[in-house]
Amino acid sequence: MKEHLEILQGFQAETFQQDLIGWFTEEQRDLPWRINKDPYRIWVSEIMLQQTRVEAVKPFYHRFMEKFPTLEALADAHEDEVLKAWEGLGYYSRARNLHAAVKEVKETYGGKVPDTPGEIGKLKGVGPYTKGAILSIAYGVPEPAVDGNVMRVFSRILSIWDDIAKPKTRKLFEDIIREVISKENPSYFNQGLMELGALICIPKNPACLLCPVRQHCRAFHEGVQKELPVKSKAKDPVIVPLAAGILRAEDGRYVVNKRPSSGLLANMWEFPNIELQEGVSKHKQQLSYYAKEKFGLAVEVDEFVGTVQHSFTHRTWDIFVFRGKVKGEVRETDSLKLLTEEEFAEYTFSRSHRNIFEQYVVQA
DNA sequence: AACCCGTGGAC
DNA sequence: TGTCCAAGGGT
Repeated sequence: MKEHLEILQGFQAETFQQDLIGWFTEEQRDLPWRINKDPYRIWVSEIMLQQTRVEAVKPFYHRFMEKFPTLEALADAHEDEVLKAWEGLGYYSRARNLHAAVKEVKETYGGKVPDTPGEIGKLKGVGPYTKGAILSIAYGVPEPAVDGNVMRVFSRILSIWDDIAKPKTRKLFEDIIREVISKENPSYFNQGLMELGALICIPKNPACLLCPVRQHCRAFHEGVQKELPVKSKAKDPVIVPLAAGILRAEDGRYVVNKRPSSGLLANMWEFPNIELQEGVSKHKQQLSYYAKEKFGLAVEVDEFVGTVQHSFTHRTWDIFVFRGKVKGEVRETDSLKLLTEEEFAEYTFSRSHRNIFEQYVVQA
């Protein structure tokens, strides 16, 4: 046994597996991606569930599977359609990567999701966690699927005090899971760990008295379950002030532009906006100047109508919203459109700009 | 390794 | 109200 796995001395892997799998068999939630083992359905669910709660995923998953019931259907769809189905779910590169990977599977693997770590791990958007999840759940391959739940649960089970925010720590847990995973039922083993982390072994105030594996848990026996896992704090988000314009052409339609194809909210539509320079308060002039420079629009900015705040994990937008008029004709391009109010439904906006629309266009 | 990439719910 | 954070991956 490798030296860093000495922590497994005395750990009763077989009875742990039985207790965990027995519990999961009885107590697992009915979830829409558990109705069968279709690798495509499992795959879509795993991508949607990345950093996203089950309850948030459910409605998106239903709509997505109705629109793209098979791998073939998704592969044949246009990217705009896929992105639209993802609107509001966040982390939009997941949708683009999934779409590209599904096309790859259709072309290279004849539409069958690969069942080997080497092949499936090469697909866009499929990292070490998702690889193990699909292999174990859809194909019964005993690969680790180490997510935040698994690290939290096993930090407590084995009383491991490594910082789970460090990339290196995930590798340690992968090595551990490789040693203790059930070879007979890796699907229920992996899912059981995640389900336990979601329902019982939760971050704060874990329900140890309901836990099916508490007799295996060192943190519980030592009374330190609330101290684990160790997780270093993320940086504070930066506050970014923006001025955004609800700009109407002479025919009454609204100006929207498409964001760049990389970076934050890539390819999403938005109201024209500019990052305000620190210490400068002439928001109207900055917005007007920007519209002229960036889009060649002669804009007359009228009234300030309010603010919209939107927080990401790593930054916060303070958006100052203005109304304005565009003088003269507007040349539409691939990244600059004039929309009627009805046409907003067909375009993909991030939550923040969809909020501006709902708040200051629809209700106005 | 460290940083970027969304959103909404729980407390 | 602020804080944390959820079935991570790409670069």
